[in-house]
Amino acid sequence: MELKIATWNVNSVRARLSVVIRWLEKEKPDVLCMQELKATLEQFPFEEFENLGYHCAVNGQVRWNGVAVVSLSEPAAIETDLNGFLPEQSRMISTGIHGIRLINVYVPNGSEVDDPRFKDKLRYYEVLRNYAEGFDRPTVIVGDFNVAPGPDDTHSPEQQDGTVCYHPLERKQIQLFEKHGFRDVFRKYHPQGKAYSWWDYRAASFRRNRGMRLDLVLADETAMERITDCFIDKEPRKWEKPSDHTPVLFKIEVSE
DNA sequence: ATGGCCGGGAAGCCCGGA
Repeated sequence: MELKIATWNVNSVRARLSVVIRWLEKEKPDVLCMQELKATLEQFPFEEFENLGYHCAVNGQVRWNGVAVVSLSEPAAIETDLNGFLPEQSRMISTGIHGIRLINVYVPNGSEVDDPRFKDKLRYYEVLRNYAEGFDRPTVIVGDFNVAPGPDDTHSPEQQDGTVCYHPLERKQIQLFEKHGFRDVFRKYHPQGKAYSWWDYRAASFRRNRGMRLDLVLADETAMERITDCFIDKEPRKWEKPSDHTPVLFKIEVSE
């Protein structure tokens, strides 16, 4: 059977609830990985997801961060500890789904290049790589990586070069994932051309299509062999009260 | 005509996002 799995930074699951539910009813993915819940476990709207048949695995936090995996089949072996790194920030949830290890992350934004949080961001990629290599294959990492991997993944690469989310040290980290066998799945299916998953709320960025591709699917070789497609769904970015991100989806063949 | 936003929690602004 084939699973359809999505990743989406929803920018508050409570503010976005009607948009997310509408999208689930339209797209009917088997799994949705969400980032930036901006909600605690207690605040998470379980009922609305369960009404559509989804199980919810939630790593919540007050005000900021927060990630969740909602899935039609019950997830196994849920983990929220990223090898002890940044324990006070809820940025990772990892589950077993139909024999796949699915890791859902919200990588720190980094604030500014000269901010101490930028160092945490760079370190985050390394710790995540070590964590992801600790599982039996196949393994897929999805989420908001907060970096555009290459010049086709952002609207103005020349002007943005060296700034947060398009800094050479950040891009190098994505190249290191590739060196460790985790490929950028979207670019396998769309090797050429500008493609974005995020558009700033300001400056009419969406209408002018000035965006960045920050939301990635990285798959190891075993997972890549089973993946059949990967694409960005721009539709919900056009709806009322949208998130500034839009969903990225992929399809993967699993035995049962 | 080229850009002026959004969410949460505490408070009537500030922080964070990217």
